[in-house]
Amino acid sequence: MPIHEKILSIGLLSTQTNCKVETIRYYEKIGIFPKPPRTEGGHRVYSENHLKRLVFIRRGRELGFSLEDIRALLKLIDGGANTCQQVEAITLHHIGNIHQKILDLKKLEKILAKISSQCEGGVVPECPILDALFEQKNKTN
Amino acid sequence: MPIHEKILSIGLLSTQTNCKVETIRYYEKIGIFPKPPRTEGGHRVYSENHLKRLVFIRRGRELGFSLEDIRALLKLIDGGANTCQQVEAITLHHIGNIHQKILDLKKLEKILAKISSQCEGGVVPECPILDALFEQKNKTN
DNA sequence: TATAAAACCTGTAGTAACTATAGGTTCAAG
DNA sequence: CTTGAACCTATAGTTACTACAGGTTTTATA
Repeated sequence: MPIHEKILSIGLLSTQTNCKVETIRYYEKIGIFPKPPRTEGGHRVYSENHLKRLVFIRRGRELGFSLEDIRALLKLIDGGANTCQQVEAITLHHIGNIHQKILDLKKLEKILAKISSQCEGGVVPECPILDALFEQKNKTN
Repeated sequence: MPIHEKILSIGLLSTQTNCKVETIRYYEKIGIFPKPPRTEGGHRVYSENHLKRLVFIRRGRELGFSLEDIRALLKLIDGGANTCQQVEAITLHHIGNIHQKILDLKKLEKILAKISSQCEGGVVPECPILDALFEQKNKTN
């Protein structure tokens, strides 16, 4: 058992995760983030594990997942009470989703790189790039 | 000039983009989506171009960009009144951002694939995978 | 060790990005 | 030419935060 467990106040947790103090308390309130122990005076005390969890949640949000998606992913990662079939269903669903996101981000990256390079030549780009890219796909939701 | 321009009602636009009718009207109201012409009776009439724009907006949102981000990207793509330096700044900012998102999504994809494969063996995974992944990075915002 | 500023507490209200509902008008299939 | 689906505006509700008010605990320092 680790004697030198890193201990964090809510403020430190906030700065280390780039997540506002109020947001941390909000996540606790809606039950996506575990209630930590408190000091005598009632201040929240966090551990390394809380930190990792919060980083995961935040990153998930930045990647366009809803809090409910993230709740499900955390449950999977924690090895919650799901059956294997449920686990398979959820992971497969999200993997498809994620793969499409990666493809789209790569496209967008390319568009931006192109715009940027056109610009270097001193030309303000007036491209119909939008036309070719991001065409609809058969909805895979 | 195209004589057979595809014409869309708001309902068709909605089904083809997987974007609620109310959301389309909301986008119009906040000025991220252009006001279309109307019929005699006041119904909105959309073209192919509207459709592409909306697909772009929606996909951007799914990828975790804010409407303000998307507004800026659209302005770039349209070749708005930006100077080249502004264009460079915006594109570079977003390219860094996007690249990190791609990396994170790949990690997440890997985690999920691993969980899924463990599960096939009938074992409910009880992994501390969270530990190794999604560790903080120096904030590059 | 006293004290004052910084950080924390709860609770409520405001914002962004939708989403749903109410009450009425237009359109298009039969 | 009617009738029901699709559209219209306007407003209120939801999700995921974010800010503020008014008070308590911690901590840095005199």
